[in-house]
Amino acid sequence: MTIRDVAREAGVSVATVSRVFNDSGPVGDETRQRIITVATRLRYTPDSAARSLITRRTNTLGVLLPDLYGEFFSEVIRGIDPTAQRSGYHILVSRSHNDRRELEAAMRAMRGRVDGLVVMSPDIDAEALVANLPDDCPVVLLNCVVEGTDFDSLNIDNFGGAYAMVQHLLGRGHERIAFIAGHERNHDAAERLRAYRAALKDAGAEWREEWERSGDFTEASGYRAAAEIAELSPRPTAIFSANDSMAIGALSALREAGLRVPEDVAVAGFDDIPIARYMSPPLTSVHVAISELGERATRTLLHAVEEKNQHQKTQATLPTTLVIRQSCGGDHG
Amino acid sequence: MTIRDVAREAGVSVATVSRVFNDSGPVGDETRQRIITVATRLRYTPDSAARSLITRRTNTLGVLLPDLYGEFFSEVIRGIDPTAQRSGYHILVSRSHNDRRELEAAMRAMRGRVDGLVVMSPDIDAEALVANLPDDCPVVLLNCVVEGTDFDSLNIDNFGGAYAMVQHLLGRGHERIAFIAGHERNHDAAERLRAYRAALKDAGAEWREEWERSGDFTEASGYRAAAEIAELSPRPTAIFSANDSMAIGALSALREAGLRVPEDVAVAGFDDIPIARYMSPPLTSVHVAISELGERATRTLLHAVEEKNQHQKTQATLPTTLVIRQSCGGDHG
DNA sequence: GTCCCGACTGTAAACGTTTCCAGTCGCAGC
DNA sequence: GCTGCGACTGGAAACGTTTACAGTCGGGAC
Repeated sequence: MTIRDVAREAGVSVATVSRVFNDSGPVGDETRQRIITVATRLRYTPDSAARSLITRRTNTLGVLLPDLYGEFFSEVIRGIDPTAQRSGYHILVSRSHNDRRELEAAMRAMRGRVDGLVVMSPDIDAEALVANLPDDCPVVLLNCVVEGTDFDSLNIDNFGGAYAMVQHLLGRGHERIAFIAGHERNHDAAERLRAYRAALKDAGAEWREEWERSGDFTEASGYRAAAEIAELSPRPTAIFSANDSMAIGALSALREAGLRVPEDVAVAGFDDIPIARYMSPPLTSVHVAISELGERATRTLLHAVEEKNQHQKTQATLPTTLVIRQSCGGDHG
Repeated sequence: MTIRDVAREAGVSVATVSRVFNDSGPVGDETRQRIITVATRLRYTPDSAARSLITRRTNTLGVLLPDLYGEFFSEVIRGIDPTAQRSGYHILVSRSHNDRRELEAAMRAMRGRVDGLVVMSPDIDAEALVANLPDDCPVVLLNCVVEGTDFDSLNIDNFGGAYAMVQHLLGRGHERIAFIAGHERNHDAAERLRAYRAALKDAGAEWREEWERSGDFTEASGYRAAAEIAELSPRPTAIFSANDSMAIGALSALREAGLRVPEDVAVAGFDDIPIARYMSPPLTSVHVAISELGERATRTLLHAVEEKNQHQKTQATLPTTLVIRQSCGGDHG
């Protein structure tokens, strides 16, 4: 079923059929009706490859994500997909790029298949990668280290959120606060660590190297780190984890070590994933509107596509809020 | 940068350049070298639209998923994406189709953009939907009600898993086992409920309508259901939830009701999402290899594409296993 | 020397659209 | 009645590939 079949069957030219399907140019009412009837009868669908070939548009957005854990991935997509769909765009997803080479290959592969790209790459210097792209390809950088104003970018307020959380813990009287960090290569993780140190220093609170443990954002690594922290003496009275997954692992480790949360040790996480409030005890966390992150990135990208990338680039930071629950003494304690 | 530019620059015909890029037909060694050099210098990438137009292949797989909760979505994609990538395929993801109309629209939109489709639709009669598709379009049905052998399909052993779990609980001496169900329209949920009833009946155990509560697979609904169950008298001594998210909600509700798990009430879930083992107490569950589900579906689909859908269709069921942890008395008690 | 074959290369026709340009037609204004 | 204009329609070029077909050329078999 090509446009030609429809045209022949309806007794018109292909141009007219095309005009009907694209609402471009005038078409007589009864001609339009006839074409629509014929087209539905024949189950005609325009061939998107042919269409892209000539219009130079694919109506597809590329989404490049790292190998995210748990609900984060899910939530980002939940923000992106409906937004894209509403504007008639599809999304081409590519996941799990651990090193630079993989990410570059993925970008190359997407080239020409998409009208724009959302790239999330907290581990890798995305700006340099993007430089390899044809400069008429719109890109939105998500959670990337980005300098200058050449690209649209969207970040979480990692520093502000973590700083506020440490302040909160200090305010509750905790004097020995441990920290479970993420990979040092990861930008988000690094910022949260930086804020932890800064908050302690600014408050004149004690800092010890042994209170900083490194994980990799998985529950398992949080479990290990907390198990180690529980052995320290004097034992820290609070553990702040760079993300919720590790905090959840930490809760599990503390319970097994026979320590009560929050009485013996307070715990706080970062991200406020949906499941956090259902932990035992409910997890205090730094709330991030993850799906909103995806949604805003998509909006920005759609705008860039619309403007053929000739628009004013923007750099935005998504605010975070503290969500105090029982794992750090919380509202009930 | 079109193939013509490369051809001109290298002093050959477009056919030869095409042959080099597709490894089709013989090309002289030094000619090949020259073409590759020129192409990289010019940063030439074949236009995928033009290529699809003539080859009738897109090298893209469509993935249609319902609005999945929590980690399930993430895990399915984790199985699909790398498998597709390894075979040189991209994936076009579309999410959140709650009713039949939306799903149909999504399918139509993907038509012509993909070489095959993975459709997961436990709520909707997918087989009927698929009938609307051109019959040369390969489809793999995931977790769908499917009769006959006209389609490739892959299912979880919902009945077997749930049956085994109820048996296990009975074996531990529980005589009043409550069940938190999912939507009755959802095929997975319905099967698990059916198994719960069958297992009780086969064992000659007591069944009461008030022990069956319905949820919607979210933590919040599990929370509500468990809160109600906790009020019953006599109180059930075990709660089996149709998925882990609801079980986690249930744990939270029981804790708030002042009940101990597993001493007062045992809890079991279904899916064994990665986070289950980190609950307090660690959650007993029916393990499902979610990412393997995605991976196998993809393999099947790739095979179908290879065979132009002229292959023998297969219907497979993925086995489940019991994972006994402390929330139901578990290995430690 | 002729013939044939295989290796290599080029020409040009498709693929299914969109869109520029030109054409037809009816009608209002003069 | 002629002109001009607007609404509608059609013809055909273009988009960037792949691929069937045909052509060239060198060398081995006879």
